[in-house]
Amino acid sequence: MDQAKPSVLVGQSGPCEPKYSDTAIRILDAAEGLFVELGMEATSLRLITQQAGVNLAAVNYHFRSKDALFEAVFLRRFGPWATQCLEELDALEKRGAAGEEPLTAEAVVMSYVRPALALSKDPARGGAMFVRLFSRVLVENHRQLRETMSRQYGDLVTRYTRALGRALPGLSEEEVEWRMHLGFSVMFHAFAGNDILKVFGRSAVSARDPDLIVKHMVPFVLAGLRSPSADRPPGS
Amino acid sequence: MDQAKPSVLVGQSGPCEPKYSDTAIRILDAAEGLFVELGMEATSLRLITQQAGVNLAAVNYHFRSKDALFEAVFLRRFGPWATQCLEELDALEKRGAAGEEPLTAEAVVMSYVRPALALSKDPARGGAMFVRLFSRVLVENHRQLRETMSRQYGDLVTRYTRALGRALPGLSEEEVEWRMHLGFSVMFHAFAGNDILKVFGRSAVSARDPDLIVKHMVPFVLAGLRSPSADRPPGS
DNA sequence: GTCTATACCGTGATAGAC
DNA sequence: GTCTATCACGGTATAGAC
Repeated sequence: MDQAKPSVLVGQSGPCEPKYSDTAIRILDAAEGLFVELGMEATSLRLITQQAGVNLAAVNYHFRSKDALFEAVFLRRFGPWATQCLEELDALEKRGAAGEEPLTAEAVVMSYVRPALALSKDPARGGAMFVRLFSRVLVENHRQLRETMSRQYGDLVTRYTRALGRALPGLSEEEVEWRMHLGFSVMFHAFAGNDILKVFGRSAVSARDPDLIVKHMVPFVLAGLRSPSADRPPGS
Repeated sequence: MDQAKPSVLVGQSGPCEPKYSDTAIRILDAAEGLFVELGMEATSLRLITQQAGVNLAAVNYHFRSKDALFEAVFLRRFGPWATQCLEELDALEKRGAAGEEPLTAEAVVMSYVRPALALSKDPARGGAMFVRLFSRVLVENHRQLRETMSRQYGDLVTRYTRALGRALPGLSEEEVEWRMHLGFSVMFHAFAGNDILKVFGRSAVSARDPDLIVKHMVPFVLAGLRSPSADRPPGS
């Protein structure tokens, strides 16, 4: 059968690692750095292709559009992270079911922090690029990407909600979701270095050292997750 | 004296409320909604001016550039918020110094949450626009805006750091800054509705109701702020 | 199948007429 | 103060070379 285009190569079921040609990889690498540095909108395709040493039209051939390129750049890093998270979560639940180790909130949090930390420290896999890209995705409205995420990785959220619910008994499902939302937010923006104090030019915090981030962020998040239920005030 | 241009009207000392002409206000109103809805880069000046019923070149006359327009849109909402925060903080410190009411972390947090909440519920002053704009400013790189923020509102951060440090004795200044950074981040992204679960299409959380946000977010943040120091593990 | 050159239209910005 | 004309640059689409 004649496939008209290589297109975006999003597999139809579950995470898959698309095979990219050499030029496509050169485009991805160049785009990644520029997207993170300048932002998605501020980086032109002409700059990307120039830095990658390929022709302008190659972007629209290998990827469909600039938006689709952004999606590909993001998913190339997101896929491995999600896979590692699921592996850690599998191991965690197995140990929990076997009674070897109770399912704690700390273990759940570390099961997604550890892969992010590993990624942040590995320049070969984009380093901190991934979390910074993710923090942009959170704020910007990438409709196409969100559809893909929902289709391919929706179960990741479902599984984390269930795991966190077990680790934090006595909370309604709504409260568990709220805390996951807050905890995830903190992690990604912390890793991404989106520091409010920096906006005011007063950041003494060296928010770029991943280990330092974990040291301060994880206890903060854990305390928030474990706080007493807001639905049932202590005096009830 | 002949002033060549109205320019951006950023006062040279402290927050000031620039007086805008009617057309400038029409531009600001139209731009605000579109920036929040579509993002800064995705909204064209032609769309803004069309919706505002003014000529295209009016933007570059009343404001200097599209970037400067964004800055004006943002500061129009940020100014009142910062003013209210400082007033609340003044009152707080006065009551603390008089011994009427101890300076607690909760009081400090509420002194900036309350003005944000009030803004979020007041459509006449932009409603939730301000926090959503702010969350974009945190992630995007608006160099010009950051200079203005540092110059005009740098002391706001300094004062909050000091107040929070007093409310949380036993923490190093570095830890206080980290927690402020984390706590502020949570608040703005929570108010802005930047929900990670939404990216996965699984958000059962109605993250748009300001009161609901406060109900879940404030206890979460407070627990994080009050958590024991990460510098001194419990066994030391 | 892969890559290239080129043309198209919308964008932000500016100069100059009124 | 306002408007028109014009500019360089952006993403995109396509025809055609290899």
